Amino acid sequence: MSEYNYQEIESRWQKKWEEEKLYESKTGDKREKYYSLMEFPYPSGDGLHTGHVRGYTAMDIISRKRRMQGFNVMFPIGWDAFGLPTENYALKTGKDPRVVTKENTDNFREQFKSLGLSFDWSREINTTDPKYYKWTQWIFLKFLEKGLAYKDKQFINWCPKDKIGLANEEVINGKCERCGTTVEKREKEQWMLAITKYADRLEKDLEGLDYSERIKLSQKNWIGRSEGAEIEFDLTTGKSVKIFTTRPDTIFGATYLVLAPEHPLILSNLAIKNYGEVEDYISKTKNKAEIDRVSEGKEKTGVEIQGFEAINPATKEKIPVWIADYVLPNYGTGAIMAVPAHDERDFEFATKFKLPIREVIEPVTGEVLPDEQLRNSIVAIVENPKTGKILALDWTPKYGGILFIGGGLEGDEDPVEAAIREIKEETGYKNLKVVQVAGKSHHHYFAFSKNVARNIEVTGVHFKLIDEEKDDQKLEENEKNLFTVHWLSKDEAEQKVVDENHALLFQKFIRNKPYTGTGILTNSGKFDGKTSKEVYKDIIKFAGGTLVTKFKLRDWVFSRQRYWGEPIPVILCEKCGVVPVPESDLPVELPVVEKYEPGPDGESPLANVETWVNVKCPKCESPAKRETDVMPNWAGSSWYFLRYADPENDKEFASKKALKYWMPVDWYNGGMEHTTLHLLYSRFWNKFLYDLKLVPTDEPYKKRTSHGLILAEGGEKMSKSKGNVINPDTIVKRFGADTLRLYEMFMGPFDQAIAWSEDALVGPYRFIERVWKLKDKVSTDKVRISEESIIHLNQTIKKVSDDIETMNFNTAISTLMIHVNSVEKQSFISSMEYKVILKLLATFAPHVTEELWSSIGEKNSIHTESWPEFDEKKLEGKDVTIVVQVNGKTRATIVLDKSTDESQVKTLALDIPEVKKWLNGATPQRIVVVPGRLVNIVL
RNA sequence: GCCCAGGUGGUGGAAUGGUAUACACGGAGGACUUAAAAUCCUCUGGUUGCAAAACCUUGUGGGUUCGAGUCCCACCCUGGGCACCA
Repeated sequence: MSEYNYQEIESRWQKKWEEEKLYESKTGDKREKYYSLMEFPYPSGDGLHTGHVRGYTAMDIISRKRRMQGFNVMFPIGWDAFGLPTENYALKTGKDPRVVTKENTDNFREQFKSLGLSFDWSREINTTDPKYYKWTQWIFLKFLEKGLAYKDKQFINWCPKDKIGLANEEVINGKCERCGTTVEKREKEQWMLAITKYADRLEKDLEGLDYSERIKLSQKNWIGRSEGAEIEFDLTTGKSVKIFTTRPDTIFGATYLVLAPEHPLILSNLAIKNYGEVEDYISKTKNKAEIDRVSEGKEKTGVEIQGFEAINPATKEKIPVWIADYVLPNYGTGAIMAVPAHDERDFEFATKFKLPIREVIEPVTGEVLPDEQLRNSIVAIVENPKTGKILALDWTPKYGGILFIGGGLEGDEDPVEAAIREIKEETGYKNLKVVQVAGKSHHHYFAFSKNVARNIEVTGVHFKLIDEEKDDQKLEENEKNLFTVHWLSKDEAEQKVVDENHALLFQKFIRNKPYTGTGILTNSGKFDGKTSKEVYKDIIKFAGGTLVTKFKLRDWVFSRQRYWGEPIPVILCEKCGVVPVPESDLPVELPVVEKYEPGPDGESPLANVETWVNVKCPKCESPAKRETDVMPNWAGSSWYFLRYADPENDKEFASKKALKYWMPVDWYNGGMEHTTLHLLYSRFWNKFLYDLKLVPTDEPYKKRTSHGLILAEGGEKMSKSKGNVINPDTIVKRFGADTLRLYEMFMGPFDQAIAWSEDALVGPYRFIERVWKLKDKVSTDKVRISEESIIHLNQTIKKVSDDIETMNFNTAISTLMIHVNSVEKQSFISSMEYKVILKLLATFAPHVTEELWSSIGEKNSIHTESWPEFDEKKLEGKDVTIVVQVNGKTRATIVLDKSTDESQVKTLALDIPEVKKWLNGATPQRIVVVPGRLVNIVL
């Protein structure tokens, strides 16, 4: 038979498929629809790299399988072509971004086609095409109409190099995501989109979606819901400040208030006596770049406001008011009540500025048990100042763990006395100095030694040894030999001590950390003795506050002072203000310009195009100016999945009928890096359009998966600057697209990052060649297939089918390899079986399987054939291999009929010579039989 | 600091609580060849042993279980995300 000439085969079939429009989808077709989607690429000048291939191949496999399963599959592709790299390239070379984009997309298209991806090219879209961005602008006008797009002067992240405002999402560790320059703060009028209005739904609706837990979690964290209360604190000036807290139960411990430096109350407030000092601090904060705030190691700074105080609504006490930059202006209300006893940041601040710390929560550990006995007891943590070590008792042999010194109070004994007594009795040390006595804490536990449930009230005492002088232990008879005395280093003590309550006291005394958990209230008036949970709502009411929900998510900065983006379709008129461009005038096309440099004050290059900027106001006809800001490059991708349904429509962004047929996307795959940005933005746009009854589903994507990164050979990220980028073209040339596809799916788990390996490519190549050669063994005669082969084939079909669904492509391929390995050993193979192998492989390696399919005389494309079915009844043979273990170690295996009953299995197992040898005449204590699997003989 | 994912041969990696190391790469030996490449066959976790065989082994230490890579607890390391969010 001929040689496997992949180059000739691949280009021939690619041409044929295109001519026959094999992969085009029809809107409204009677078959069930399936919409599979992979994130469309940014067509950079570097072309496709091997990382792209992974995700596209995966969705191609899913799409091909669905087609074979009889679905009307839409697997579209397009270009997310607005963005900085192209603009920066234009800036450097003076080339028109349109021309650059055309070149790049042409290149990408050729590369995609050479990979044999089954895209429906008739639906190709491009976000930079005016016919496309007309609708991006149209949707923006809808946001404007509904009040969700607004202009706001505010501090934005400003990249001084790119001269561009950045969204929070584009700032990485205080640096510009694109160029790495340290980001500054700058006040600027910006267009905003009110995504926060949808925060609640964006979080709650994740519930019903088939997204991986990892994706859901990062979306949830990004949205950052937190339930709490807003409480008004009156000021001695007669005004008041609203604060946000998640811990209203600690309000009696609020010993001061902190406002963000940007808080409106501060602005030219005449009641502030030290205004100069305050103003100084504010301007320092403003000039601090984000990165400095972080790199300063969170060292707390702040200024106390002189001239007025606040009144704690719970205690009615006057408390000081501070400003400090550890309170953020744009979260909650920009003001907090500080409870230093129960919040780490407040504690740090209060310690530094010597502010009062009042404990109002007593820790509770363990779980409340029935029939508890109440006892008072102490825990003593003894530190040797000479060695820095901590005294501990090892109770491991009897009660399994290490504890500090502890014990019950006798009668109405004083806790400190009791602690000293316990230390003397248990260790003999006698010269002790009390450092600190902790408030009460509560511990519920079951005392196995006494067989009772206990609720103990613990008083912790922190001691330092004055000297190491000691007497003998004074233990009662029944206490002897139960424990040993040790001096542990602080780190050892922290790791080894088993009791939660002891651990908390360690944190308090030794690590100097406040208790931030919930518990039982104290120093809290009528709420004393109740739990945090019980009082939560009542205490809010008592303090005159209200329950609220806050989110970390901020509104989306939607302006870019750039050229290569969708112009924001509004006109600014001195008389009428912001006037939307009339729908009939859309799209507002980007004018052709000579220069792409932004203006000196960071305006968009569009500001320089006078003929374009100066227009008449659509409302009053007086001279007006166009908005020169453009949209961020997240705009076009926020709705592109809708356009695929009806890409040529010039009356609507997509017809209702087409949307109703295709939406939602059944399976959406993309990069993990897009889970917090693009995924959230596009869900937001879809929900907004759903509320306007313009799209049929509340959520755009039914299922979302993410692929892992492909790293360079050394395990580093591929990047142009490191020169370690692998271009798929060279691989396609050397091994063929089928090998590349197979290799990328085989290399490792799909959702994990994995390093590229040139050497490993030959494996999949050899495999394809073996399948190629296998054709010579195909017999057209009626071949009798052994029962065993039938079972193996059925197992293979099931495993490959299942693994594709779970994206375990690597094991799907190894299953196919195993099957081919076994079939190869036969002297011939039935054409039925060969066809099944080809069909299973067709999703991974579409060209070679198509070639082999036609060479065995099939007329239709393999890709329109039906997916192989397996027979549920033929997944197992009638014999099973039983593992025989002695004491859990495998000593033999026996092959038995599946129907062999348990007692017979036992007898047969005991009869194996190998087993007899290990039994050595002894009688088994127990024999565990797992039907169909194993026998474990326990001696 | 917090959250998430992961740690298995020389390498990439398999393994519903039930024969750990499937599949592939690499390596060794052999066949074919004048030779090489390609291909095919055999072997390939470690230690001890002439062998038969035995013992050890899934980051570390404990635990649950007849049985743990898998479950529980603590710790160490790597990668990713967030970073004063009250």
